[in-house]
Amino acid sequence: MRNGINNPRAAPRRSDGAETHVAILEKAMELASVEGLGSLTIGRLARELGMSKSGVFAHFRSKQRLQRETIEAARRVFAREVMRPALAAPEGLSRIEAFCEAYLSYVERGVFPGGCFFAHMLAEFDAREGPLHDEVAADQRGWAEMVGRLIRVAKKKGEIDPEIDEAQLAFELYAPLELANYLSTLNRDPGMVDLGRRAIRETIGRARPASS
Amino acid sequence: MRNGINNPRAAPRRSDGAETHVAILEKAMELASVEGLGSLTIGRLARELGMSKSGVFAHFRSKQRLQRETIEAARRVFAREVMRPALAAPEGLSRIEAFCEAYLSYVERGVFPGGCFFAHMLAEFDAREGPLHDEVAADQRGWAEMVGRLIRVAKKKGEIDPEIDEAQLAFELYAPLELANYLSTLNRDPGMVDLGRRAIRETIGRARPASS
DNA sequence: CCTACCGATCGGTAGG
DNA sequence: CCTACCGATCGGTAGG
Repeated sequence: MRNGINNPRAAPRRSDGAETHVAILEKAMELASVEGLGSLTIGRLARELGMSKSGVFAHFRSKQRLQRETIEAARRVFAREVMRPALAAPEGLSRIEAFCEAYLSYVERGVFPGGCFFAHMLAEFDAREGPLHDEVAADQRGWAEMVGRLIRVAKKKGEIDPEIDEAQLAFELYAPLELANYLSTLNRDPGMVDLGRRAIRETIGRARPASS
Repeated sequence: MRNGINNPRAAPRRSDGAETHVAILEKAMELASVEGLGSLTIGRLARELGMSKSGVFAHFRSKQRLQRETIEAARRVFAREVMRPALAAPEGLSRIEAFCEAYLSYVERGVFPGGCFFAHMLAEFDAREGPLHDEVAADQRGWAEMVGRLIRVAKKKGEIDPEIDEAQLAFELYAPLELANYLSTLNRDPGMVDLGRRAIRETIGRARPASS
């Protein structure tokens, strides 16, 4: 069963540590998007990665840290897959449209196998107490504020009716994004995303100033 | 520690079984609305109810059955707290308004401590495989069909523009209900429900025939 | 990155 | 409804 006393480093594909760390977090994001952060166990990750439990454990030294790093890794995926394409659009209404479309596309493409990672976290931790609830709430507030800023910029450019309530419009854009994620995942039907797409188009259309 | 050999039934408040069964399901719904069905463990229920693990277990004989009965109990609560007041309204647009308001009120009143029980289930099981996913998907389809019927009735009564796409309108009513639930729970702020209330009011207003 | 543990808890069973 | 168990798995530690 051993690799021989003269060849102690010939164990099958010994990684350099950093690669393994990334591979663990990839698998952790996948599992958590489907089953939630609460179902993420070190033993399960080890089994699915063909490692020993304490091999996985050594990378994080606590379950809390594994959970925090998994959330951080998912934020980087969200930044790359949703925020980056949105920020490539010109400021104003176009950027709002681009943000919504980038989110719907990220759901549709199945970037995470269980749908939007953060939509799952929202429902999993909305009613709990503790640091994970607080992280989810902070992310949520951050996005709401970002959308609020996009709306104010679009107003300044005269692309959104100045009478419109920013918080209300942000809510009315967010709601179809969220529901499109849940229903397309539940029904294994990316086509449900089109219901969200149409709702967004109409809401944005109504937000335009009457004169334009 | 015993109650004495001559008084074997004097154990503290021995219930008749049915009462205990109901009490277990009440606690199970509370826990599941906050932490999910997956976090419902027999040991935890026993601890919180001051019973032995196998005392709880004996009522269900498997975890699966405990989960199924918990969902069924929650359906009865939903029927009583949301469907019944909705069905008390006259058919047509009024009933659609009543249904949406009954849902928002059920969230606002905190009927379940973790917000809408079924919204939590939706996110918990949308991406999984198995009987619980299928139950959630069936409930979801059932409500979508019910709202579809309400919309068709309202069209027949001339209270909704006949041009309106039923599935699209159902989606646009459902989305703010769902998001109002998550955000009011996340932010511990029942006031967020008013964002949903206003979105519903405006969506219903737009659905009216142009002539009315 | 591994083996070999630890105490706690899981779902479930036996027997009353 | 209880005590007393079972094997499996949990998060985590010791030591290499």
